[in-house]
Amino acid sequence: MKIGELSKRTGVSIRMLRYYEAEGLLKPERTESGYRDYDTTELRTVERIKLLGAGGMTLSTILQFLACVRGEGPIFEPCDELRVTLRQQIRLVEERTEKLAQNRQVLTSFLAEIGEA
Amino acid sequence: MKIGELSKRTGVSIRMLRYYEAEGLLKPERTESGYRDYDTTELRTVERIKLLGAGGMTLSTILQFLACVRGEGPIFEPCDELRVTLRQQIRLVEERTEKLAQNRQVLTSFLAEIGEA
DNA sequence: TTAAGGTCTGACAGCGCTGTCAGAGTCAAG
DNA sequence: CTTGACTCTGACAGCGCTGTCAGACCTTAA
Repeated sequence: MKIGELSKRTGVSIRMLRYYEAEGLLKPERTESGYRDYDTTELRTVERIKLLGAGGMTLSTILQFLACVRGEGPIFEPCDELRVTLRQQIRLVEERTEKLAQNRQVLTSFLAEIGEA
Repeated sequence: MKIGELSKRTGVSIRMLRYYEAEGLLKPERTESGYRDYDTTELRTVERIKLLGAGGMTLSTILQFLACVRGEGPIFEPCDELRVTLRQQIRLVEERTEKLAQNRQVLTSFLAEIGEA
């Protein structure tokens, strides 16, 4: 399928689909005239990228275990690399959460200090 | 005092002090030769900016109620604007926290799915 | 054949800082 | 006076996307 269709089917903008490619996450075939021609399996790859992205992962992070993401199986192949990355990512998210908690603390202190009014 | 001293005293890099000025947060005097000359009260202003920044606020957000921040009093003058902004900022932080919680959820689900191993 | 709509590449912009580098003037101590 | 430390301005870079625009080609249906 062409990029427009993939975009509509996945909800990912054409711009981003091309960006995924630039980042090495997708490698669609090309028609004689140069149009990107996506295999239907890429549909799932894109969905997975979306999901991982929803987990706050960077495309370059996702790229690290792309092999797992591109797996043909119904679910990712067992992939230690993926497990490691997932745990790191969870740590990262937890750190950010902690920082936000601190931010909140600072802000509420301020608010209390000047009088809730 | 000159910028180097203010930087050492506050721990804010020279680069950032100049940036604060560019953003309208500081307006130091200038010596004849063009050197920035900070009043000692700016010391406190910078500290407050640091603190608000630690709350996750953007400099442009801080700028909105700069008058309160620059106040001479031992603590901010009563300032409705500030209260409003603080509440908005707290909301923003909470939203980000929620999003991170979702991120974490997505990631842990993935991890469980491929087997904790 | 023509026109509309899809696609291509490449590049600029913006978010909010933050470091760094260049080229030049200034200041203070020896 | 010389030298080293400090300051000045302006600009480029990077993070990680994401939109948009330009100029040009392709495709498809009327």
